[in-house]
Amino acid sequence: MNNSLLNNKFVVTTPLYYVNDVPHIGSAYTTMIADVLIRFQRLQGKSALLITGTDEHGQKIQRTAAEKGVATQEHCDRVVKSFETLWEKLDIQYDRFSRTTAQPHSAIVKEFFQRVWDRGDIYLDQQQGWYCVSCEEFKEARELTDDKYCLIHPNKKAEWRDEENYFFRLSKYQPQLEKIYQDNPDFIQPVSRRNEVLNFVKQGLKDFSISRLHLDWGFPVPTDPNHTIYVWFDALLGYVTALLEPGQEPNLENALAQWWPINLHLIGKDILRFHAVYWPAMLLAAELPIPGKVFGHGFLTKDGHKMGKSLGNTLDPVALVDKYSSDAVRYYFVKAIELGKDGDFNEHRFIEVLNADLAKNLGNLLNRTLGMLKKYCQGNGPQLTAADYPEDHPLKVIGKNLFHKVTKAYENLKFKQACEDILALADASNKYIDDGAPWSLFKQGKQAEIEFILYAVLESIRLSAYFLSPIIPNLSNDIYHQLGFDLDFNNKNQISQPAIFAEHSQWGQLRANQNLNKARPIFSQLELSSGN
RNA sequence: AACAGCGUAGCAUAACGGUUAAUGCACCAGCCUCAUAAGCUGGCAGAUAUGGGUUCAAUUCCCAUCGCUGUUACCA
Repeated sequence: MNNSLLNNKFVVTTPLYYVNDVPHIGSAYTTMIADVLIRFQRLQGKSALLITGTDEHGQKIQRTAAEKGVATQEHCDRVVKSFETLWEKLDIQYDRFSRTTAQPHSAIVKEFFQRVWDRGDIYLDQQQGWYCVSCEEFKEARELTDDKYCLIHPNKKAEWRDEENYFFRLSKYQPQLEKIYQDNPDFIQPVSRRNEVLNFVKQGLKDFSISRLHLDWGFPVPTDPNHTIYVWFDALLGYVTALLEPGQEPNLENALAQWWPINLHLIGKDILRFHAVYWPAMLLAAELPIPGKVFGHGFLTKDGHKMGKSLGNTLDPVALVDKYSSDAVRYYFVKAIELGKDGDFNEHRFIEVLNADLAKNLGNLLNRTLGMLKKYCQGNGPQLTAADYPEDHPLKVIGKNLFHKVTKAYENLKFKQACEDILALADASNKYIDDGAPWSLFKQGKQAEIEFILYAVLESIRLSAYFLSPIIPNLSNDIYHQLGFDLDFNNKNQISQPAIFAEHSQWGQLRANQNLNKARPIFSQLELSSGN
């Protein structure tokens, strides 16, 4: 494998969301994070691929559709539409939307199943246990009352079932998995999640069932059409199907040729085990390389409380974006929450964070500087370049160090850190203006000194906007536009050119006599609406 | 219940066992005026959950208590 090619590609996945209901804030959170990361990869000129999508099979989906009185596929299509709408509102630039009901997927699932089957890692066995018809699940003894009533459905007695299921030989892969965890300490992140998995695996892995009888919304088991493939041998393979080029013959060879292995599976902590244990084992069984990393982020709370439909305190992502804009929502979730830990959404804090960083610090900085340029320099960009500034110039120093800091932060998924590093430049710029006091210099007729200050500040704003563009692409566009650039951070092809990164990621790119545009506040301060 | 992790100023975070526990936001005061009353300077505030122990020295290590969170397999 060509090494430079390997280093130059980056594939991230979000989970393939279950289409039981419209997207919730948790799905939006994961997807925003994934988009920020992929945008940064793209900015660096890497071949970057963001995969998202939906998992659409299973009895629950079938039942939900029936309750709504629509055909199952129709229900899926509607929910998918709501996902697509939200991703558009949030400026998510996904490259592939993988649906498990899409045509090519069945061929991939079938081939993968066959491959594992041929290696003898799938076998037929009896699944025995107490089954709650209402839950449609086998229950452990502790999930039932002493006389075998379901705890969730106290008036339903569980039935004893003894049915055939196909099983995947997960137990066989325990030693190999443990070696993988040992050899790749970063495979599961953050560390707390890794420990969870290690602990779990150490207790001994049991084979898990991968088929169901009496389920028709799904793919039949290739070797036994009475059975339907259940969840993991279907949904997880959606990541593979996503790698096919549109119109390409759907087979594993084609799917895996260009992008495999996936660099990062970004997931919520609820599905950690399936990605960190089941999935690598399945890939080992199929003799395929495993993904580079699985990152399980935390959950969101609202005002310190767990969110839930039954609790009636959910946070509707659509309403939130409509109220505050995509950039605001993206910024809050990226900057105000430590990825990997549980985070809280609180509207008061939301407004404080956005006002402090985007309106007062960065936004106002741009506005005041352009204002001075207009007043003191007739709006003409200073005839200066980076070479006119000594190496120890306060803003130049920070600007030059920023590249290294920010790149490292983004690559380690320390988005909060990245924001803080970038904002530090805006902070320093505000100080720098006050130290220089251009308004005094103007009265003294020191034109050159004014221009010297303003160029350095404008250039620092530009650099900040560039590095923030994966997070707040629209505001970055706005800033760039006011600074006289026509770069569009939402234009994938344009911003992914390595030459642009080489230039724009460095301090000192503002050109002499840049064609500056009219100053206009980029982000108005938000107010907490009454009634909250 | 068992096992694991966490508990630092109003909020969010930081501190290889070692100076008066750091930073941002919020708040208060002063200064400035180019600007979205924004900016700058200064200030406020913590017995680092509680109680013990180890150590010359503990936010950091050990034990207990309280509180919160996670895991305990087929949950999307």
